[in-house]
Amino acid sequence: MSEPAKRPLTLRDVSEASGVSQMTVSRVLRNRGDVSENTRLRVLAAAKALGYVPNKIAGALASNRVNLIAVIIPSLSNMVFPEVLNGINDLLDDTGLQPVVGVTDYLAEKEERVLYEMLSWRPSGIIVAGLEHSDASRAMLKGAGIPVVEIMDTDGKPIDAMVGISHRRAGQEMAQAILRSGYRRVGFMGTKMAHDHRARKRFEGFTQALAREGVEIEDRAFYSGGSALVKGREMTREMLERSPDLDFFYYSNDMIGAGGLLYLLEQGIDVPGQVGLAGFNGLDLLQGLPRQLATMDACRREIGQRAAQIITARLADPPQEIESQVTLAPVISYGQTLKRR
Amino acid sequence: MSEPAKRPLTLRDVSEASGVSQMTVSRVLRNRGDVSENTRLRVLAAAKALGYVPNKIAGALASNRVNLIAVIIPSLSNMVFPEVLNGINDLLDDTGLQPVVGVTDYLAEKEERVLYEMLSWRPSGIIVAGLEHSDASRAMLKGAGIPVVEIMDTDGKPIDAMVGISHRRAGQEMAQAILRSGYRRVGFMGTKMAHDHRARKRFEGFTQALAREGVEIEDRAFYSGGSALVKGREMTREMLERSPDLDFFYYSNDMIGAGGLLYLLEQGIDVPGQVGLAGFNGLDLLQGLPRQLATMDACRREIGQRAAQIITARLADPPQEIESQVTLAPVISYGQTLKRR
DNA sequence: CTGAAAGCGCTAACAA
DNA sequence: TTGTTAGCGCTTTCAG
Repeated sequence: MSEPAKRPLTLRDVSEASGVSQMTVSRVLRNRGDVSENTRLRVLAAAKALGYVPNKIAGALASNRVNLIAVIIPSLSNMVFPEVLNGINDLLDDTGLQPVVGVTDYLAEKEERVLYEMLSWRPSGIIVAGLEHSDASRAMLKGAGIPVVEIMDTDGKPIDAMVGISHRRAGQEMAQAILRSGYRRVGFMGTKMAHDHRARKRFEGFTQALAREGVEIEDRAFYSGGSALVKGREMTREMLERSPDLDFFYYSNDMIGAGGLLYLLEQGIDVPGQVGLAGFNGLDLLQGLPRQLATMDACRREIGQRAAQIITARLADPPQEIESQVTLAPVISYGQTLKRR
Repeated sequence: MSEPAKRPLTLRDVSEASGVSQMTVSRVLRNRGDVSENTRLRVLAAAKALGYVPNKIAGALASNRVNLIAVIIPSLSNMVFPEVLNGINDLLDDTGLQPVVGVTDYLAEKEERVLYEMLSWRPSGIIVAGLEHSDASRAMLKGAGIPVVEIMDTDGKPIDAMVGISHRRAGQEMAQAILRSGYRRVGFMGTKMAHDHRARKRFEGFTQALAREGVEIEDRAFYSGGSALVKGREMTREMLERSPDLDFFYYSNDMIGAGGLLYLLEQGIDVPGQVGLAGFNGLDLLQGLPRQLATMDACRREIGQRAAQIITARLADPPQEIESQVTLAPVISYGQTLKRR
C-alpha cells in the first residue's frame, strides 16, 4: 500500500514478489488464458500489496491494441457537446473503451492538429463532429484504418459512418411550421457562422423554405462571444427597434431564444400572438422558462449513443452488422411561442 | 496523400522513402538535434507524401515521457466542469501537454477505476476535483510520482498541490451577508449531497454562520436529476406553500436559484423586498435573467488555469517554483435579489 | 497450466 | 551532422 515509488513498478516486480513468471502475472492481470486459482490469488495479492498499476503504453505497443476512442468536437462551452459526450460515455462505459476528447474551437486548422495528435495514439475508433474537414484531415481520417463516425450532421457524404440530423431539413421544417401558423415577417438571429456549418445549413434550409412561399427574411443579426442569454435579449431589443413590424423571430439556438423570450415578455409583448418565437436544440432548460419556447430537438444524447454503438459494433469480433448512416428525425416542439395550426 | 494503408506506416517507411536513417527521421519529426536543412526537407516531404503519423505509444515507451495530463471530474452535465476544462485547455494549449478527461459521476468507487485506468497511461500530471478520495485512490495518487493538483475545494489537506475556494467559507459569507441584510427566516434548497462534498461544505458553513447569530434554517429541500431550472421552480413553490413565512431562499446552485427567481416573479412576489434569494456559482446565464440573482463566483475558469499552471511549472526543466496551495477568494455578487446593507 | 524468447515502433546514448 | 545499438514494459507465440 505504500512504497518509495521512484521507478514505477513493472510486471517484473510483481513476478519476483509472487515467485511466478512475468508471463503468468500478465495473464492473471488480464484474465487471459487458464491460470490455476492458486497462482492467480498469489499474483493478485502481490500486485495489490505492491500497488502495481499496469503500463498500458507498453501493453498497447506489444499487443497493437488501444482501448481509446478519439472524440473530436468544436467546443465545450456549448452545452450541446457535453451532452453528446454523455451519450458516448454512457454507451462506452461497460465496453472497456475509453473516450478521449479533443476540442477544435470550430477551426479547421485546429481540427487538423488535434486529429493528428489523437491519431498518433492509435485509437481504435474516431467520432468527429461534422462532415466538413480540410483535405489533410480527410486524408488522415481515411488512412487511419479504423472506424470513423461523423456526427451531428447528415447533410453530406460521410467518410465512413455518420449519425445525426439534417440541419437543412430542420431549418426547412421550422420555416414551414412558421408559415403554416400564419407568420410572414420573419427575423433571424444567430451566431456568426463562418465556421459553424450546422448553423449555416439550418439557416440555408430555413431561407429556402421561406423563399418557396415567396417569403424573405426581413432582418437578421449575428453575435459571437458573451452570455448567450444576454445576447439574445440585446439582439432582440435592437431588432425590434429596427424592424418593429416583424412577427416572428427565429433563433439559431435556444439560449439566445430564451433571452429574447424573457425580453419580449418583460416588454409586455404578446407571445405568440403579436410575435412568435422559435429556437433550436431542445435544451432541458426551456422547460423552466415562463413560457415554453418552440424548438426542435437536436437528439444530442442519442447521437452520442448511436455513434458509440456503431464503433463498438465494428470493433466486435466478429464485427456486427449495423446501420452506419443514421439520420435521426428531430421533432418540432411548438411549446407556447409558436401558434399551432 | 493516398495509400492502401493496411499496416500503419512506421518511421522505417519514411526512412526508406527518404533514404535517411530512421534515427534522423525521428530527429527531424521531433525537431530534436541538429539536422541539415537539406535532409530535413527531404524527410518532411517523404513523411507528408506518405501520410505518416507518428506512433506516440512507441515514442512514449522509448522515451518514458507522456504528454498527457489526466483530469478527473465528477460530471459533464454540470456546466461548472466544462468551464474548468476550458481553463485547463486554455493554458495547456501551447505547452504540448494534452488533457485527458475522466468522469466519476460523484462516485468514489468510479473515481478509483477511472484513476487506475488513467494512471496506467502514465500521464505526466493529474488534476482531480475534490479533496475526498478513497484510501486506494489516495494511495495511487501518492504513489504515482507525478504532480497531483486537487481542485475546486480547499477545505482540507491536499495530497500535493491544490487550487480552489473554501466552500465552507463561501457558505459562511453568504450567511453573513443575508443576516446583515436583515433576513432571518431562511430556507435552503440544493442537490442531494451524499457525494457532493463541496455542496455539503457550503451547507455546513452556511448553517454554522447562521447558528452563530442564533438563526436556524427553517425549511430545506433536496432534489436530484431533472432540469435544474424546473426543479428550482417546483421546490420553491412547494417550500413557499409549506413555509410561507420564509424571507430568504438560499440555493446551492444558480440554476435552481434562477428557477426559483422566475417562479417568484411570476407570482408577483416582491424580490428582494418580501423574499431575498441567492445562488452559487456565478454563472454567465444570470446576467440575462429579469433580475440578477445574488450569487458567489466559484472561479471555475481560473481554477482550471491555475491548476494547469502548477502542473506545467512542476514539469518545467528546471522545475519552476510556484505557489501550490492556492485558495481563491470568491466575491459575493449581490445582484438584485439580496438587499445590500 | 506455466515459461522462454522475440519483438511491437520508437528514442537515448553513444559512435563515427 | 548522421548512424548504430540497445532497450522501454509488455504480449504474442511457441514450447514444455
